[in-house]
Formats: sequence, C-alpha cells, structure tokens
Amino acid sequence: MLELRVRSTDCRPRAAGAACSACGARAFSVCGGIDGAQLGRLEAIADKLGFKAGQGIARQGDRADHVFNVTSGSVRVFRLLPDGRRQITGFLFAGDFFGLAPHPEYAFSAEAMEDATLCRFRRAEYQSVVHDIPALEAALLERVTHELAAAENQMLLLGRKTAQERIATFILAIADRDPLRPDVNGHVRLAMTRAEIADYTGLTIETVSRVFTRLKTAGIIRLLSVHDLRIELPERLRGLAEGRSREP
Amino acid sequence: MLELRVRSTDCRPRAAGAACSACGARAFSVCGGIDGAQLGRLEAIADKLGFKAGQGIARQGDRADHVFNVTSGSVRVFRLLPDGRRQITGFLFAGDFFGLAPHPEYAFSAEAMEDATLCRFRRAEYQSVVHDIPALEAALLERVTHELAAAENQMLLLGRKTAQERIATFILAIADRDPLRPDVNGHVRLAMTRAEIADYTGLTIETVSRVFTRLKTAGIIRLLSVHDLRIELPERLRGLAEGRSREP
DNA sequence: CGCAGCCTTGACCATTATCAACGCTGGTGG
DNA sequence: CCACCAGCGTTGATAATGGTCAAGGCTGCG
Repeated sequence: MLELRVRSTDCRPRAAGAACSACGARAFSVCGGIDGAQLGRLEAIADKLGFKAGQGIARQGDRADHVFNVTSGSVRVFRLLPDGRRQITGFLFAGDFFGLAPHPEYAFSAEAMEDATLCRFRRAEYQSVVHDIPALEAALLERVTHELAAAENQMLLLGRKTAQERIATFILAIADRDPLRPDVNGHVRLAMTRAEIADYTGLTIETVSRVFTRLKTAGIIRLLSVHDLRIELPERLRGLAEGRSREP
Repeated sequence: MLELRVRSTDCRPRAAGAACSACGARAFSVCGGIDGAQLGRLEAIADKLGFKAGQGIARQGDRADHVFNVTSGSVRVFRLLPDGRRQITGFLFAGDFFGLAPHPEYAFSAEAMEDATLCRFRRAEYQSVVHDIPALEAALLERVTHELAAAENQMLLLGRKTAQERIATFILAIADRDPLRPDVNGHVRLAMTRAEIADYTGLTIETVSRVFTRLKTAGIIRLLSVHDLRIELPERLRGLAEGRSREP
C-alpha cells in the first residue's frame, strides 16, 4: 500500500469557496494529476523511518543531505537562536514535505510531535526522480507556492497583529484544517502544548494562557479541556483574527 | 531583446560558499537549464506594463487573474489589516515573480517602489505555457522553495528577534543581495524609506530610526546619508543579527 | 525662499515579557 | 489504591521593550 502522499493545495479553501475537487473530504490526498504509480517511483527510493514523540528528525546546521515526507503523525519545524529562542515555522502532517530548500545546510530543526513515520530521500536521487515526473514537479510547485502564501500570512500575524488577534487567527487556522473533526459545531482540537502555540505565534506561554482565558471570559470560546475548545461566537472570533476590532 | 527573467535561487550563497555557478556576478539571470527561447514562449504571451513610482499594481482582495514578473525597477508586496496596519512581505526586483499562489483573490497588494516595468500574464495562459516547459517549472520550484526558506527566516525575525537584531539582520540581507554595488567595503544602499523598513521588520519608523542611531553611536555602522550607510564592524553586526548578544 | 515630506529625538504610555507562586493531572511506584 | 512527583497550565505582580504622541530638523523641489 502506498504511503507517500502529496498534499493538495490544502482543503482550507472550503471556506473560500473553491474546494479541492480532487480531494474530497480528506485533508490530504494524491492530487494534481499524479497517479499512484508515479508516486510509487518516488517511494521506491525512500527510507521509511519511525520517530517517537519528541524525537529529533533533522537539526539546524546539519548537512542537508535529505528531503522528507511525513506519512503519518505530526512534526514541528522550527528555527532556533543561540540563546534558545524558538520560532516554530510549521506543524506538518501526512503528505507534507520538508527539507526541499536548495541549501547546503538545514536552516531548521524538525522533531516529531506525536509518534510519526516519514519517508526520507537522499537529495540527489529525490531530485532526479522528481525531475523525471513533470506532473509531480507541478504539484510540488503548487504546494510550495501555497505554503509561501501561508508563510506570508504568518508574517502579517507576527509583524502586525496583537496577541489576541494572533490567537484568534491561530484557532481559526487549526479549525479550518483539522484533519480529524471537520468543525463539528465549532469543536477544535489543539494537538499542541501552550509552549508550541507560543513559539508559533511569537508570544510567551503566559500570554497565550491569558488570551485564552480572556476569550473564554468574553464568551467567544469555551475551554472544554486544555486541548479542546469550542468556538461559541465564530463571527467575533473571525473579526478579531482579521483585525476588525480596531477599525478606524 | 528578452526582458523576462527567472532569478536564480539568489546569489546570496556567496557568503555561504556555494555561489550560483550559472549566474556569475549578476544578481539575477536566466538559470536552471532554461534557455532564452523557452522564456521567449512565456514572454510572447505577456502584456508589458510600466508603472510609476508609488503606483499600484495589484490590490489585496481583487480577483487574481494575473501573474506578474518584474523586468525592471522594484516592487513592494504587502498585506494590510482593515485599520491600515501594513506588513511588507517582500521587496522584489528584476526576475522576481509574484501572484503565483493558486487562490481566487490576491492575498497581497503590490506597488512600484521606483518606476518599474513588468510582464503580466493571464493566469490560465501562464499555467499552460509553464506546464509545457518542465525546465521552467523546475526553475520556478527551486526559486519558490528558496523564497519559502527566506520567508521562514523572516518569521524568526518577526516572532523572536529584538528591534536591534531585526535591523541588523535587515542591513545584512540588503548588503548581501544589493544588485548594484556588491559590498564595496561595507557600503550599503537602502533603496527604501524608514516607513518601508518599519513595515518590513514589524517595527515603527521611530524605533527604526532610534535603532539606526544606536548602531551608529556604538560604532557598528556609519550613516553616510539617509539612504546610505557603511558597515564598520561587520562581526558585531552579524553577531547582533544572529542573536549572539544574549547568549546564555 | 518656502513648503512638503521624511527623518530624528524626546517624553510618556501600553502591551507583552519576566519572575514567581500555585494548581491541576496523569503516571509511577510504594 | 493511594500518594507523590513531574510537567504543564494558570494567575498575579512587576518590569521592559517598543509604541504613541508631539515637536522640531533636514532636504529637495517648485
């Protein structure tokens, strides 16, 4: 059974109208005109690796010999400053690639969040197989382009949004792409710790915690447990996320 | 004469060793195995447009009908919040594409910084031509992947660096890619205003100004004019940029 | 020469970080 | 089975970085 996947350009556009027709209900899938046989050629040159929760997969500064594809579980990717400050640049799930950047060393570290399995490719072999399958190259281009747009949204969040706006945006992003429960009446599962949310949103864990209780007090969300919440007032939350509270 | 270009994955790796061999001294060029004839096919379907400094090229929220390539001059790309807060996500120069993201509406606005000329493609035609030229698709993939890595670096800057570290990083980034004067003994030209630097680094113009004078007072840089400076102590500046001042 | 648009500097303020204490929860071992 | 501990999360008090508001300076252009 084929494990390797290329996530489509995300099913997030649900909200924006243009749902990924090739994708159906699942959050990831083989998309963009690549058939299983073609992915099979790529999978054939992969090492299949398993990682325990918390285990390191790649380290910032190491020689960038490999390209990775997540096949199950979840992975956090981050950059560190020498004194330990951490910026998480992404939470990755099945179908996501990382390590594509054409640099001699990894600019990031990656660790398993939950137990995870990955395909690992030697860069040169990966390059030549991908190069051989234009449809795959096209799908990757679309995917990476989409990630670039997401990264630019995150730049807006980190550069210009308040703590409350950041958390509101974050909650909605999770809700929109939660692969397991597609917003069953506003239910959102936070697979990550407060520290991870903080390092993703550029805040501290204390501020994250305070904002959650503030949103709760305002009746905008309800905290069901530390890792589960329900969105009670989606419009208010969306208003915060889009910065429509400070309007001029 | 061919105007359209695909920037290589940047000549920045100068510092990191692996210079772009296909590129030579110029900061951008036709790279990655695409020849002029192939680019010519793309250029053939382009509208050539000129924009005056300050003029808008695309607006956040408009239908995303076009893809753009900068052929001369410079362009700023940014996202706005409804109250006017602005995050500049990139300064673009000849050879840079934008509007590639497969979304129904532009998630960004773009304006000419200096007078600029661009190639503009209808998205569908663009797609089909690119799709027809695997070497071009491959070059774009590499380029976009590189930009994604740069965007993630910017996320680290915006999420975790102090004002001083941000400006130090910014100065070095400009110095490394300045297309005109490749660091003639530390000389750096800032083509942008303080407001643009602020909106790129997630600060205010006042803070940007204060940090510049602080770096000047510390003897790390010298301000030759508002738009020109010289790096006096490159190691100190690099140390700040990498966060090596707060080390534990 | 004068004005407009940037830039700089200063005084004050607010948001968020830091430091600290405490509570909850789940797992382990007595 | 219960008690304890470790790790995570919450809350409070205080501090600091950077933002806001305001005034004034410089520069280039008409």
